Amino acid sequence: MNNSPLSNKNNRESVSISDELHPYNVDNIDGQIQNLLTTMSKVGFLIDVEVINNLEVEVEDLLKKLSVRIFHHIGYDINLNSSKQIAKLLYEDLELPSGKKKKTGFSTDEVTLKKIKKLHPIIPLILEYRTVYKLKSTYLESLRCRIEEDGRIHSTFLLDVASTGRIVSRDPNLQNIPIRGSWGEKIRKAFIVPCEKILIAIDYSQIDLRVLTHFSKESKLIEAFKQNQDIHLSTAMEIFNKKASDITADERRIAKTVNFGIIYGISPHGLSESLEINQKQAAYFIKTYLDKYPQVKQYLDLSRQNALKNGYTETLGGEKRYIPELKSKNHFIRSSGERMAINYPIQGSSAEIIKLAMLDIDCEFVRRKLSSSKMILQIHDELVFEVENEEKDAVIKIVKEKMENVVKLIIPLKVSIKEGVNWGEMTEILKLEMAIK
DNA sequence: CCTGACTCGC
DNA sequence: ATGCGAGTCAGGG
Repeated sequence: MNNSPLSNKNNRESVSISDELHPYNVDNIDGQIQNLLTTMSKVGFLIDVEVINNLEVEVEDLLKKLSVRIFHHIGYDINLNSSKQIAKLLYEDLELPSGKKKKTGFSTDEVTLKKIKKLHPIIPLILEYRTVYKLKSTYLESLRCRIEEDGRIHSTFLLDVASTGRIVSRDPNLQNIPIRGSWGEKIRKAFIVPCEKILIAIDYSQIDLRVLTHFSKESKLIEAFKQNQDIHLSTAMEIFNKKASDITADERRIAKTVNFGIIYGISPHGLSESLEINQKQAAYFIKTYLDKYPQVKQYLDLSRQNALKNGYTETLGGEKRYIPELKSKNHFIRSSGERMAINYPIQGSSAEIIKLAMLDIDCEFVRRKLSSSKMILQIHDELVFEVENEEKDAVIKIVKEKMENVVKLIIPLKVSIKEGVNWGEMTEILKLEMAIK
């Protein structure tokens, strides 16, 4: 019986160390995972090119209509892909109120334009044009050109690119395929599996907040996760001092943003921007949060202090990131360093956990000879598999077990599981019709 | 060829 | 002036 949270007896050679600070062994994770990433790249993701082609026609048509309507409104043509020309149109020719200034002129980004959306009918049209053009250029044309002779897209997965230890996908990037809105579903329907196979996607539920809970030992968060509560709702109940049934959708949304903000080391200004509220209110939300979760406050303070003292922060597995910015005399650079000091242990530990789970799963697939099922994609807190129908139950059981038990935190890790015949129509598997362990 | 602006993901 | 990434385009060199 191996007491170590990382009880891999197969081909992980490293010795498990288990102490308070480094509760699991992470010796050379990246070296061990390299082969797996190369295999994932070679396997690739099967694409239904017809779905892409049909969408391209639809999108082409829509872009044409949108540009005609915009040009008809203003009486002349411009390049709608040029933010410089959009700025001239909106802020000079139409004399609309301009927001924040960038290096090269006034901003025309989505947040800015949404604020003046009602002042002129072309603004929603411009926003829609941008969305659809992005889809066409990045996710239709470009992706179609990258389909290889086997009908698949083969992304490259890299370590040693992200400073937090995350895996990076590029050429093409399959970690940022749209998921929200109707376009997200439409594009993801093009990502398919061969007949007799099924797509399985498993993602960690709230892994960053669970890691924060582990580090901070915050009793309220421990309780919430042990009881498997809706964590944003639970935060909303604390911040607004209300019972669950009285929390509105808007209050939950605010709590969700605060939760993310804590992990990113957000300031009242940053929170006010993203919630579109004033800074005083934003500061109040942050203060209330930290009052209600005092161990989180203590952890964050200690995180910054130790980072300054040592010059680095570290993950659960002891991976260090040096942060020289903390000693900068420039306030902006120093604040940025403080945010890195907060964020790195959380994001970096999450990255380690899923990389360890990937290794465990890979080992178990080999051991169980599940040779027709393949891990094809990792998206930070999610793994995607192309699975033989007959192997489905076994795969789900293994992946869930490995992901949830790869390390022992002071609270459980939890995954949610989805299946589908394509990536756009995935349904959650709630009932696990599986044999007893 | 590079940088800035923008938008996509976690 | 909230963390970590990638890709596309315009515009300038």
